[in-house]
Amino acid sequence: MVLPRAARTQRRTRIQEEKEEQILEAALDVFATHGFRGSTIDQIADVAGMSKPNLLYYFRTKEAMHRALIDRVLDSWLDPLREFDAEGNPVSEICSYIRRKLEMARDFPRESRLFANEILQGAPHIEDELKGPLKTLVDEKVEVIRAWAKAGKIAKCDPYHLIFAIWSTTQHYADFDVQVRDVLGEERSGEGRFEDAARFLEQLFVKGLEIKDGNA
Amino acid sequence: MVLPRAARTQRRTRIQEEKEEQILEAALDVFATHGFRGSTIDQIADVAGMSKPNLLYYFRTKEAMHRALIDRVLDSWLDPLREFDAEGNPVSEICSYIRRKLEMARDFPRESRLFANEILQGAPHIEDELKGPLKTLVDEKVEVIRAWAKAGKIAKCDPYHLIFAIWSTTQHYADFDVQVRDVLGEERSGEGRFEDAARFLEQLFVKGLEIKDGNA
DNA sequence: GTAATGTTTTACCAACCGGTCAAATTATCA
DNA sequence: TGATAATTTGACCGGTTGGTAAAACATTAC
Repeated sequence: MVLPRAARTQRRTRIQEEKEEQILEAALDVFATHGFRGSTIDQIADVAGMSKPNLLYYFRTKEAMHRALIDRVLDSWLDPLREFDAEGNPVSEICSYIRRKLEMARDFPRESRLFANEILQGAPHIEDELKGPLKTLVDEKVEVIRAWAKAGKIAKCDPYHLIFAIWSTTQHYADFDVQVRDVLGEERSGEGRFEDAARFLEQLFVKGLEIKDGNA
Repeated sequence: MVLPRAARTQRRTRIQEEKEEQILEAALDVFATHGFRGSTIDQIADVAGMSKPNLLYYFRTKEAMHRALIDRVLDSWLDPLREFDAEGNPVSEICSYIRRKLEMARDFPRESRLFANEILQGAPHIEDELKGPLKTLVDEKVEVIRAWAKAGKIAKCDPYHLIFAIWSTTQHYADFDVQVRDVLGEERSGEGRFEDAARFLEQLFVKGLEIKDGNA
């Protein structure tokens, strides 16, 4: 039989899992740096260290590879937001969210760039995910923030734009890494920049969301 | 004579300026949505409403088109930061900077995405500009902010990361427009989102940079 | 061992890509 | 007007791209 994996009922062989892993790892590399259209199967095969037809044995099309990658990565990408806890202390919840997002920008920049590329180019492959799971999760957390503001625990603000602000400021360090490094110059471009960013962003958001003395 | 424009001493004909304009306009459209590698000359020619060889008569290569576009756009892109005035009131300077950047995100999203694509993919064509003019300008404004902080006019903070935060939060509304709209949902996705964003960001940055009572 | 299945490779294709060329067309100006 | 230069087009080229076919090779199950 010659059925590529997608058609099979069960994941049988060890070799299959290994190879698929290998391919997705390479695909992440390539898609993250060139976007979908700018990436070629040959390139991915090269990085993965296998021949193009071999790669196409595991994923029948370029789209299938991209899709598999998105599916695998999207879920873990939303984890930090899921951990955002309604019961916790608002200030420390927001701080940990910022910290977690910054850590992801530092430790998984390719994942960040994969999405950035996709969204920048109009999200042709993930619009369903944006309108579905992502929006649902955000709407839920928006209510949490809104409740905090109503209870006088943080300043009144538009929760959607608060979330956008946290996303953009943190992911910036992954997506615009080259620019950040170039602007900071060589001496300031060590890994310390993430510490500096964390310090700055925590100050910004904590003070920016503080309740002025009179209130509450 | 059959010299394409680049080789000529003076820009002669009216038609030449018109066509180059037309081409760059189309190129902005295409490069902004697909990045350099993901864009094809045919696509640009299509959008510009002319044949591929005709387009190549004005710009000899795809790179030349991209280069011309970058050169034209980069300068105006930095204008808001240039206006950042050391003599002005810090809070209102920062507010107007945010407002100007948001207006650009609203009115010139393609320009924003052009750079975003470029930087995201490692800035292969503009690294010189980043390390040169951009860094110089930023360094200059960093000194301004630092002086304000030293004079007790705003809270102490890392000026580089302040600038990054303003860039990322504002450009987010151009670069990640699809996501912003999808998350906000249809009813909140009118042009009002820029007003809301402006309100939120001004509050965030003004309060976030306020001097606590004791100081100064 | 051997037969069945799973994996990899070689050779290939049609469409597309960036770019050239020469001829045809149009604009400019004496 | 006609000559000259500027512009536009269609045909084409070599290389790349996403993807296929089939056979060679490896692995596993009996």
